[in-house]
Amino acid sequence: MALVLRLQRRADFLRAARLGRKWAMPGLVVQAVATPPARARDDTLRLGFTASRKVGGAVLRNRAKRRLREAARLILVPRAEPGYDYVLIGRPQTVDRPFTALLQDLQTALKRLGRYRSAEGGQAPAEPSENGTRTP
RNA sequence: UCAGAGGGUCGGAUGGCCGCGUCCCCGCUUGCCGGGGCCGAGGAAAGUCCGGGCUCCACGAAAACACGGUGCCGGAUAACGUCCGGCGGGGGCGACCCCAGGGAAAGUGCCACAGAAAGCAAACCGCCUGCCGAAGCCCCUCGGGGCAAGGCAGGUAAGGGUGAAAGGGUGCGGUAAGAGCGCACCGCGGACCCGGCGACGGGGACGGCACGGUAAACCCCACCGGGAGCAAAACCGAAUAGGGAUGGCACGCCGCAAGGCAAGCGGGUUUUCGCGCCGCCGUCCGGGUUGGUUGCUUGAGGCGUCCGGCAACGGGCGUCCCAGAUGAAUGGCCAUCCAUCCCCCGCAAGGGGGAGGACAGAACCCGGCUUACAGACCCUCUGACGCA
Repeated sequence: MALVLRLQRRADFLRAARLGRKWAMPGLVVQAVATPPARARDDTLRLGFTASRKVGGAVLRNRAKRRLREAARLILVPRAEPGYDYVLIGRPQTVDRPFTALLQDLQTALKRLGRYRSAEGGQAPAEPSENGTRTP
């Protein structure tokens, strides 16, 4: 599995917004851009989350980011192509949308961006199961 | 039981799987590593409205002035605009609730509309007295007399009318009509006496009554107050450009100088021309951005208990360590249960099914205030009705 770093600098977010490809789904928006060469490694992907005031107050914004983090843990981390920066953007529906639908949104968006790898290298498919847990 | 008043507590619970953050321990393949353990949002974490701590800036001390704030009394407190106990006024049958509650004989201003008049006494319609009284009416002993519209002078403030407010109220006496003019009761002022630390309360000689309201109008009085805020502030400090100091090397030709020429360097390479730079290499210093570290959580601290106090609160003893993130941890999913709501069956007891968690997320830390909030529970008290 790829090593995951968290995007922590404003500059990285702005770069992803400016240079990256974007795909929107009802539950979220995904931006993807190749990691800058200076920091890029084959086995590493970088990940960031954001939710603007449009989503709601502090409670709703934080909740949206937490749900996005959990969705990314289940879908994006095992399946997304390394060497890229991914930014997941919260939308108003991120908070209310059923979690399984949110997972589906993320998977679809990654496919549309061409950064979704089907199961390879002996890794188990990370289809969301009914109880929301991953089979080891 | 119903209706109501005051105060307090909580604000989903338990379990399973997977995850996140600080700290601690262990391991190695020392890394943005793996494993384990403890702890991990609120009563308002919110608004940022007051009061402090802390930090920096300014500043010799103190006072005055200006500006701002506070404003019944006493107490609590680090402090407060907060809290507690009282006082006064208003509301409620009551438990209780509400009050921007200092000064209006220090001065100035204002009092809309209406009204004659809004602050100093005045008088519009009236009422009363005296004098005059042409026209008119009545009487007559024919001389005149009376009534009276009206006019002049004066006395009044009872009645009418306006207003939020009109110079005490009601009644009796009194009077030409009236009037504290006199009297009774009520109200008001009030020397002084008593009680209270005090706000204030009780009594009250005497005074026929004078002194309207407004200080969320200026103002006066008393007390309090430097400014900015953790993005405060301190430290470390890469790369690049630029600044200063210094060491080594280089420093040609013309010209007194200004300057010119040549050489060197710059853009993939070479030549020519044009343009730009005026040395090249090294060391050190200061400033300083991205970033990092500290500040950063042990504190006017929580809990228990005893003592003092009506209480706010204070004191003693014991015990506990209780979030520290920084693109920002405290989450995702599932099951059961507890509230709550809806639907169906049933006369009912009850049964079945479904929906589904209020307001809201720490960001330096405390004390308050204010605002938001589904619902649940507890205590004390009041008024009805009923029972004993």
